[in-house]
Amino acid sequence: MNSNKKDNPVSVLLNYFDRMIELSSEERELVTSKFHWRQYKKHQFILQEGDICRHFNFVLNGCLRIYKSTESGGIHILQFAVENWWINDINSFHKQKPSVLNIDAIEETEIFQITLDDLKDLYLKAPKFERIFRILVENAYFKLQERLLLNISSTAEDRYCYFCDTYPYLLQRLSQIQIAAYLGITPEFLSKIKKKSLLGGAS
Amino acid sequence: MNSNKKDNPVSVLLNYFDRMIELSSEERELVTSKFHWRQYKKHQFILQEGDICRHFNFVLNGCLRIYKSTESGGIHILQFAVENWWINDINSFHKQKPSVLNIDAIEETEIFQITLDDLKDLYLKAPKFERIFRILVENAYFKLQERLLLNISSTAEDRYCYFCDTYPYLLQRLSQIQIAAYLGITPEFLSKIKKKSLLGGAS
DNA sequence: CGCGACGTTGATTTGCCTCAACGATTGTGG
DNA sequence: CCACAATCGTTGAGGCAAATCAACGTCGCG
Repeated sequence: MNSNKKDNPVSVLLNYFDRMIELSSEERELVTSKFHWRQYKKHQFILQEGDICRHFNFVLNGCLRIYKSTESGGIHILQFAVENWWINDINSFHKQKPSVLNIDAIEETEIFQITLDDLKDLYLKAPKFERIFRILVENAYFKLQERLLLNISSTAEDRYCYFCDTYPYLLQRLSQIQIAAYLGITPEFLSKIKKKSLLGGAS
Repeated sequence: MNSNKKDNPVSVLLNYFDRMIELSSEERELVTSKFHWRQYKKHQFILQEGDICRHFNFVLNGCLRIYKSTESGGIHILQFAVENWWINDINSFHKQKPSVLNIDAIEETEIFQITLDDLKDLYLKAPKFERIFRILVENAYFKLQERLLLNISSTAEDRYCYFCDTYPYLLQRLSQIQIAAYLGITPEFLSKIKKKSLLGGAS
């Protein structure tokens, strides 16, 4: 239909689903009609604490983060989302009640989003998506479980190394402050870790 | 069929599902045929690391735990499961590959379990269960997210207090060693925390 | 140019671990 | 039923990981 963007970006989303479970043309049509394209500028909020999370978001390009802010002015980052990642406050979204989390854009970011009503309708008209989203949440659950284990059992240095190994493509895009807030340490200490592992790594 | 146990225990499971989404009699029949009752003695393993997680488990009574053991002989507990809780290694189960986690019984425990093949068949014959299990995983994801935030942002004392508030019924059933391994601290330090909060709590 | 955000470094403090010793409780075999 | 071992919870001394606070150099940007 109105594909007057450089490329038609919905094809990215369709291909994403197709790689999980092949879609029929009706289902592709449904996705195209239910998901809406939107762009956010750097530092712009997608969700602010106290508001209800109205959308499930799929990132086309750019980078978002979801975090909780503390009384003392700090933040703790739950997740970054770059190309082909999903991000939302799952609890606020499904219960449609105020969120305690924030989502904002670290870079200029394009996303596709769907509302809860549209998602429910999608589930009804194409039950295949129940399965798709179940699998998505299962994968997210497994990742979160790994991260919790790491946080319980390892030092900050181990966690940093794991982060570097697992998300090398994020390293260059994020400031040290962001990474520290994700790892659960202070930027100062992260700086000391980096220095130490450089000394140890090179001969 | 052979319901020569005190009560027919499958009704507990049926009621559990019914409370989420009402089941038809065919669906109840399916559940009854697919889930199998089993009992484990204290200290018995349901899943041992290196093995493939073959079942999704629903606890009728008793108490299980899932944990990872460390090189140094310690363990880190991911989750306890008492009455009406689910427990399995979601990753090993769905990919049918060896697990790095252990599940064992802290008390004598009765469960219902279903294999992956039976669960897939259940999804096919009653797609409603795709939704049910999606919702289950979503809820588990949300809880895990809260716990991760707590671990990143709070002291051991705060985490202990949160645990007491959230799972008061577990406090009496678990040894301090179990609770410490869940909180990610040593039993010694937990002892010191308890002492401190007693002193602070009373006048 | 000057300001503000970012990264680094050092001194000090705090949270939690390690190790060791000691009662209390549990359980088990004689 | 008792004796013994094993496990559990407590307490203290000492050490390490990471936070806090403060100062400073760098860089991008208005």
